[in-house]
Amino acid sequence: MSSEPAPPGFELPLRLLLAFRTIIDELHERIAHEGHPDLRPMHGFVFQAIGPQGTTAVELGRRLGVSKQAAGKTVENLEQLGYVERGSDPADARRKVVRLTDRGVDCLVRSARIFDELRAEWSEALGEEQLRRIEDGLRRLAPGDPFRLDTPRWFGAP
Amino acid sequence: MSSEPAPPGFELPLRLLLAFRTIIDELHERIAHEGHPDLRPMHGFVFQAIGPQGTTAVELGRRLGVSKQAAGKTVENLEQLGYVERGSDPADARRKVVRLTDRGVDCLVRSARIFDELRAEWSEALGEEQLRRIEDGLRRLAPGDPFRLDTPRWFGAP
DNA sequence: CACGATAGACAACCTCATTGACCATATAGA
DNA sequence: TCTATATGGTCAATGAGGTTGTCTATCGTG
Repeated sequence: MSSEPAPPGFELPLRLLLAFRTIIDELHERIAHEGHPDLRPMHGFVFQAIGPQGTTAVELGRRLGVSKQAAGKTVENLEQLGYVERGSDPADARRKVVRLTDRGVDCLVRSARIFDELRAEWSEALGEEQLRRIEDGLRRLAPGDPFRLDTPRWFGAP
Repeated sequence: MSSEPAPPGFELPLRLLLAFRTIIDELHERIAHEGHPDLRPMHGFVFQAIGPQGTTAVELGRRLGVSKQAAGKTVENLEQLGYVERGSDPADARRKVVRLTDRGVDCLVRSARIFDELRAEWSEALGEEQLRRIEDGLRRLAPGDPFRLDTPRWFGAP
């Protein structure tokens, strides 16, 4: 039993969101200084969802939890920015495989490294044990595949 | 020192977001069953930002981190849904004070209670001590006023 | 070979934010 | 007191990003 009164329940979700944003904003800022200034927060997740092997717009939409059209538009944007390229699949003429370009891979590698650096900084600030407790707790309370990217829709949907 | 290898750095932000969504979705579902089915996730935060005393559109926009026009539109929507009402300020003819209606207050009270219930459930699942450690950690790592609601903009902005 | 399922593209629309311009009012300074 | 500036609110235009609906091309199976 703790002697202090429990904080109001609404603080926890706000802190969760704020912590998420803090990490993402920091990532965004650092990667902008490493040659990717036109990258947007969600793009990193899209790169992770595309993966090194490439995928298709439909499959990408499924992974991200959005429609295939929305995924297609995102791919189009990333193609214009030079992060992905589209090729045809010789085994299936319908599929157009989306692959990361060298620039896209560079970005993926850098973002993975920066995420690790950020985690290391948090570990230093909190202690590794404490940070693991947080991660374990979140894993228990919010299990499942965290790779759904439909947050914008979820946030604004009717 | 932990013997297990540290998880990849990108897991933590994803878990933070997923946990946030888990709480908000659950709140949304419960409050829909208590007579507020047309409420949207962000509205609860808007009510918190309006507060029992009322505020203005400009001030609301500042608190939420969005433009005054966006805040005004949100107020307009909530007014149509019957959650807020706009009155004039006798001391300043420019201001139009936004206040929660009875229905809005009901919603605010219920959402506060449900947030507390959800926190209690998490406390039971994790142990109060553990939950407090998470809250303390998040407070230290993501300090400041958590009441910025510009996530949609942040998520999609150029 | 025909039929259903799948991949992709195009169009129309919605929601929610933005910026810019404009008017009304309050406040401070000459 | 009168004027200049700041502030609150509204309207209009725009843009990003998502959705549904429809259409065509291709694959796989009975």
